[in-house]
Amino acid sequence: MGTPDFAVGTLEEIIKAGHEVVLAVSQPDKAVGRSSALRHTPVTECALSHGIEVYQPARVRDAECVGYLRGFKPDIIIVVAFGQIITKEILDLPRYGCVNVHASLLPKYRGASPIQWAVINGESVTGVTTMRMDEGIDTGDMILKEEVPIRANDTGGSMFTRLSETGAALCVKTMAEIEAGTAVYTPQDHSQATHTAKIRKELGNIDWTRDAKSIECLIRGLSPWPGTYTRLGNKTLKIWKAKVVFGAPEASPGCIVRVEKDRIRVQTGDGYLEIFDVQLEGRKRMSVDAFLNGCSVEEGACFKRV
RNA sequence: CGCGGGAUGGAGCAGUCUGGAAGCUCGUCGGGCUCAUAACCCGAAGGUCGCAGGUUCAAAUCCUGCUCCCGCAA
Repeated sequence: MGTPDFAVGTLEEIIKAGHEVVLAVSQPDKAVGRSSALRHTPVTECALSHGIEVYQPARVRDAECVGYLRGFKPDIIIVVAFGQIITKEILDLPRYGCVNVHASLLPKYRGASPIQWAVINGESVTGVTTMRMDEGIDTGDMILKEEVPIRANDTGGSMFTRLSETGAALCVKTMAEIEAGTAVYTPQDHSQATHTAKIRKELGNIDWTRDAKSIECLIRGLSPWPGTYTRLGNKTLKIWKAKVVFGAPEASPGCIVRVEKDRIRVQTGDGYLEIFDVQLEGRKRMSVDAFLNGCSVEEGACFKRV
């Protein structure tokens, strides 16, 4: 069971490992994009291309859906970023239970969007954990865990890619251990648990009174989706890449203190942010170098919170 | 038919309303200045103005259709 891109790698690895995938369960297709056209979820797309039957119930916990799943007599159910609550009935259905691949080092970052939050919070390491699901949200006993470092230039997108690969491999390994009967189930230390909320677009609205490091992490964490933004004049400007520069404050937060050939330096609540990549509304993403060729930005102008 | 912006030398943009010589900031190449430079000065190359029709003496500009890109909303 899975829905977004993050789950696709795992599905493919499971297939490659030779397991018989009797059914793929994904969220219903949703209207997406400017044309509002219905589009298959990434997992649905992948499953169909491998000739695997796909099931896309609106509420998998409904009795009728559970009955349908039972008909497949699964040995195990692998859940990766599925997006629906799995009830006890389903958890108890497979012989080996339901195993979840979660993109964090549990018990930290339980819940939605753990990848982005780890970057936003400036963590230096995150990872993937496989666990046997129970009725709580990401509270089940852990089976395998693998750390993945977050480097200075990592973004939500780059972490997404690496964690997806790590998760896929870890899932296959976990399945092998379960099958061999060597899997060790380690309870989580619930007192250390932290939870994260789903990312909302408004989170990308930059608050210049915050410190430069926090803003820089936010920019990386929300790249490439949904991106951070601010207001320049009467237009929205997305900010895609920036670097922290220390120094005594010389203007109020949000003010542009220096414009150079390829960078714009902005005052924050603590320190400066040098911006390198931006995107004006209706335009493509571009380097500040290119941006300044067509749009003159004056020192002293200020970015404003939307 | 969700709302809106856009496509103009290699990059980013102006010009379109009000039709009448292809422009700006950069980059590239050549030369000069300089201890030196991403600085400065001089010069040059480089464009079917997204595509296809139409109107006109004349279209980047007006009309029609199409393709692609992006912001917002979902």
